[in-house]
Amino acid sequence: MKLKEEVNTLIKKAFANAGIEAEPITVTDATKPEFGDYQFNGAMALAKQLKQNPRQIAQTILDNLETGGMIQKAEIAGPGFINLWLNPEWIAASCQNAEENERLGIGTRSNPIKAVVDYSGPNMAKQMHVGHLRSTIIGDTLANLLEFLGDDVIRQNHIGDWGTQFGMLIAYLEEMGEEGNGSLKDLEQFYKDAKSRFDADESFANKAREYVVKIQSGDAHCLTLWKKFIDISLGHCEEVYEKLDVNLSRDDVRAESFYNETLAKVVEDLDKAGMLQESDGAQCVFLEGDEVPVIVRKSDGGYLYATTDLAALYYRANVLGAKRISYVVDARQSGHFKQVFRVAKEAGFVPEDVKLEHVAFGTMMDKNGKPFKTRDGGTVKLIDLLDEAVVRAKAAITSKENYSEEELEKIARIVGIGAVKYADLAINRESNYIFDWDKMLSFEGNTSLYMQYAYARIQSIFRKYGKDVEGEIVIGDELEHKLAVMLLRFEDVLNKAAEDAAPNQITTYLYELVTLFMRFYERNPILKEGVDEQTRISRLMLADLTARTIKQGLAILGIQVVDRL
RNA sequence: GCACUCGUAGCUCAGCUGGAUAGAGCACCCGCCUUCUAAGCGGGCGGUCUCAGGUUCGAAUCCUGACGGGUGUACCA
Repeated sequence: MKLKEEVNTLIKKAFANAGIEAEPITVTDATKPEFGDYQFNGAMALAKQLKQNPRQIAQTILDNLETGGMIQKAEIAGPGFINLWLNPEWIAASCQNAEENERLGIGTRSNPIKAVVDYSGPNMAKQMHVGHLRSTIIGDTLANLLEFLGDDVIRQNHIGDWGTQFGMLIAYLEEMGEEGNGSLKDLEQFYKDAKSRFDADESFANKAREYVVKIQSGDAHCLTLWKKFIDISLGHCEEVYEKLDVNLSRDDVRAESFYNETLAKVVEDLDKAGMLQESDGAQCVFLEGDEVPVIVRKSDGGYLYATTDLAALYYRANVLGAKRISYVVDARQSGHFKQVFRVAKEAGFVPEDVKLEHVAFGTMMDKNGKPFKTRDGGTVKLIDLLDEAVVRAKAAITSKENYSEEELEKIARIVGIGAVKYADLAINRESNYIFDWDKMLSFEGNTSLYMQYAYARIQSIFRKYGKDVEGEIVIGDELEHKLAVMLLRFEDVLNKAAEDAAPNQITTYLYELVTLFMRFYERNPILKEGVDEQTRISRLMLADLTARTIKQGLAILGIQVVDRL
């Protein structure tokens, strides 16, 4: 339910009834329990405009407020705040409705759009490393989120499969023959071996250069080798996606090479639009106010990634028909995207009404605040990091319960991978973040384990209860009131998170929800003796709604839950 | 040099479409298990929100400047 919107509607009506012309500012969540559930702070702002005392304006708004069963109490406080308390019966009915609804009462957009989310984007010449983690999971979350809200989401994995390095790699692959398949298991090593071969042997180097040209001109033999190489490399990525539980498949791949044929046209169209200038032999677009131009064709005739990105933008806006195109890419490329977006709009490659956004994120750091590396300074392979997460998770949970080996493996995987993802998603994506195993796999604070633990506890209650729950939700005390309102806020949070492309808004919400639930759980017994049936049923239903909200929230983050922990 | 970005408790971070006494977790101290999972809950300690101005009835939040960290800055992606 769009709770805030419903409250806002009442305020808007009050404005209309009172004959106040201004558009009211939106209500905000109450900052303190004693201020109710929502507060409206717009009276103060209007005071000057209307030349009236703010409290008087607040009173006028109150006099015209139709509470409609939704608001129980509205009070003026301080200089002119209006504090609003939701009616417990209305809350109960709304929760009841959510509980009986598959989607927890959350609607799908009335105006869904096509949304392209570009994320992950690994380089085929190398193994995926920790640097790819954030793009992959933030992008996946954004895609899941928009999809859940009803948009038509098109996932795009813009893999790097084109460029001079592939000449060297396929020449080496050819030389290795059958053996090559095996040595490709470690792409990092394969790349190094190929490179040293390239540096040591002039004839090999020449062949490598020749192969670059041959791939680009469509030579069948070289293309076969290249395809084989890409296929194996992509297989490595899929292994990572599988472990990470990310919704990316081969169908989502639109590689750099996919745009190869259209690059010349991009330059041509820019020329036609009169935006092209030659500078030092390169074809450039000079944007007003920018020091550096966007180079779309090198002096040697080659194209650059700005050209590919322009081609991709054209394809996404015009062929795919996207109205929102989100690039989940490292913050260091913000300058690049700012320029490319401008060029695309000015050249008319992308219609004015299409929203282009760079969903930028910071760098992953180690405990000392330095970029995250292995002990010898190399990059940390993503697959190794994920495997370690599972091993650590296993060690952390083994001591608690007697699981079967199979169960242990399954839970460790869900818990370990979930911890890695959650720790990343819980941070405001713009800032750099410190990677810390101990913190990540702790059960305390804002971690995935805390949510999963709460979920498991609720499942445990239902196992003990053993019957179907049917009845009515009744809001008993202040804690249940807070919990219920929090549950109803879920849709607002998802919508805001989608608008801002900010997964951490979801984690913050889940953490607050679970904290409230834990308090509720401590204080309001459910199955214990002395709880009357009506109260028990109501509390069970609130617990169930909480569990389902946790499950849904985590699912959007790409994290699973377990029934027992 | 120029541009972007960040600076909140000892540490890791929320809060930033301006609102009432700035919030969590960790760490440290004190309480709570014979009944729903104590991987939990309650309480305490801890802040001139980097600094200086400005706008405003009201600023951690907006603007300007300084200082400090990070990043980018024409033929790599």
